[in-house]
Amino acid sequence: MSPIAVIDFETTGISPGMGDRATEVAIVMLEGGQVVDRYQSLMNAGVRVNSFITQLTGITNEMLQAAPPADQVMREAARFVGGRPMVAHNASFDKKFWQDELSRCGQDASHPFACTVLLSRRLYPQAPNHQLGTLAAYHHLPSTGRAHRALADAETAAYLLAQMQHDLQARHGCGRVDHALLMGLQRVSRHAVGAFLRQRAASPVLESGL
DNA sequence: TGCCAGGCCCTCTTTAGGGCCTT
Repeated sequence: MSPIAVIDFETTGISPGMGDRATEVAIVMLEGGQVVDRYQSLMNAGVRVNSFITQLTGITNEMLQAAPPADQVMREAARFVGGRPMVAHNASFDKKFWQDELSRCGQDASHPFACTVLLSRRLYPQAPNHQLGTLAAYHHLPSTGRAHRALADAETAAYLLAQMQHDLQARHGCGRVDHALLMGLQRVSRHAVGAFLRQRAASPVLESGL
């Protein structure tokens, strides 16, 4: 199965449109249910983090001052991802920062994003909630380190995605759980999930996205 | 002057409102 790039950003806030910038990025490659490669770096975008962000993430202004420039890090990140499809937990958030940071250094950011929050809402409606930490505990995912650091959260999201791929195959009979299937699943309404999965299980040709 | 994300989803809905999820 083709690799999928699972990404997580730490940032100064929630909106690049309001001037927020990325402070750390991590990307893990998931292939065949296994993490096969990793990229992680703090980045110096010339901005400061407030005490709330430092308390949440453990990332300090001293750490950012010593970090490589943001444009250098983002070029490396883009090279690492290449043309692979991407996944993030609450992808609308990470996609905004991916596009904003890459546009600042003239890089293409047209990668398709699948979202583990949308997928979790469809596959695990019985979960207490769909926060990353809650889902990690709910599925007994491997411990990855401090939450709210980019690499730990990206690895947790990757393990969550691997769990989803496993469940789609084992419980729903989907043969090949590729990125195209994930994009299709997250687009259907909650009420249409069962019909969508039955159709995919019965039509393996469609699963390749062809 | 005051306010300031935004896409998704549910419901006491659809000419709307509010919660979730990310930092």
